[in-house]
Amino acid sequence: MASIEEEIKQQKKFDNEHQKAAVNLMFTSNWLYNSNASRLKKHDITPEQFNVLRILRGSYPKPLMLGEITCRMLDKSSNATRLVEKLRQKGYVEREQCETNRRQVDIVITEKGLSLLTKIDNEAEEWNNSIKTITKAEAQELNRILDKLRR
Amino acid sequence: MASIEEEIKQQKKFDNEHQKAAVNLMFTSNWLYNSNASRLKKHDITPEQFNVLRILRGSYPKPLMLGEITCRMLDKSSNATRLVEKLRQKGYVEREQCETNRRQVDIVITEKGLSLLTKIDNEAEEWNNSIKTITKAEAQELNRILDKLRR
DNA sequence: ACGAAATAGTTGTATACACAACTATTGCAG
DNA sequence: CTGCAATAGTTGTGTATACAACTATTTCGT
Repeated sequence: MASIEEEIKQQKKFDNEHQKAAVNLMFTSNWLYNSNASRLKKHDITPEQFNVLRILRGSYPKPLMLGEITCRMLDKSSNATRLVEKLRQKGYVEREQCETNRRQVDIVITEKGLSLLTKIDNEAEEWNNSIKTITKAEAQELNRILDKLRR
Repeated sequence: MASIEEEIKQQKKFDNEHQKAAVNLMFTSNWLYNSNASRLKKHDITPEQFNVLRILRGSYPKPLMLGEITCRMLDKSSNATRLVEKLRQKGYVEREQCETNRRQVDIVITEKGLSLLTKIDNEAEEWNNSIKTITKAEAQELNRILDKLRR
C-alpha cells in the first residue's frame, strides 16, 4: 500500500491534514485519469472526447448545441468546438447549423458513435474494478466529503 | 450547495456510487486545480512550475537531478526538462551539469525563487480557507479513502 | 578492454487547457 | 428602424501532458 507521502516521496511532513488532502486529491485524480486514458487508448479516443460522446448519448436523439455540451463537461474551460471537430473527423458526431437560430450549431451523436460507446461499455469490467477497492459506503462518504469541499 | 449531479447537469442517475465517486473526484480535482492556478497567476507562474519550485525548496541547498524532480512530481509523465527551462528563464532556478556523472543535470533553486515562494506562502490565507469547508476529521477520512482507492 | 545494456536527459508531434480577441447573429431600447 | 448590447461560436497563442524516438554517458559481463 502506498500512502500519498510515499507516492510523491515527500521529504517533510505536510503542514496539516487539509494540505495533504488537497495534494492527495489531485494526485489520485491524475492516477484515475491516466487509468481511464489507457483503457480508451486502444479505441483511439481521449477521455475528453469520450466524455463529450457520453454527454451526447445522454441527450440522444435530441441534438445539443455547443454551449450545452460545454456546461456539462468536467472541465468547463475546455474548447468544445475543437473537441467536437476531432469527433466529427472520426465520424462519431455530426454538426449542423440550427435553422431557427443561425448562431447555434447543433451536434448529434452518430450510429457509429453509439456503437463505439456500447463496445467500450462492454469491456469496462477492468476499469470498474480499479475503483472497487473501496466499499460502497466509502464511495458514498467520499462523495459527501467532495461535495462539501467545493462549497 | 451543489452536488456533483448539479455541477455537470447530469440528466440520468449515475449507474452506481463508485462511478459517481470517480467523476466527483476528477471534477473536484479540476476545481481545486483551477482555484490554485488563479491565485498563482498574479505571480506569473503555473501550478506545475510552483510544484517544482516547492520540491526544490524541500531539498535546498542540496541540488536535485532532473529524475529526482520527476519522481516527486504530482504528474510523473510531465516533462521536467521543459518545466525547469521555463523556471530558469525566469531566474528562479539554476542548472548545472553534474561533475561526477556528466549525464546528470543538477538543479537548484535561487534566492529569487526562494523569495517568491515566501511571498506566495504569506498570502496563502485565502487558498487555505478554500479547503477548510471540511473538518480535520473529514480531511483525514478523505486521505484514508483516497490512499485505499489507489491500491 | 570491448560492446551491450542501463541510465539520464532531450526533442518532436499530437492532444488538451487557459485566456483573450475575434466574427456573426439576434434581441432590445429608444 | 437603428444601433448597441448580448449571445453563440471560432480562432490564435502560450502552457502542459502523453508517448515515443533519440543522444550521450556510464556500468557491467566476459
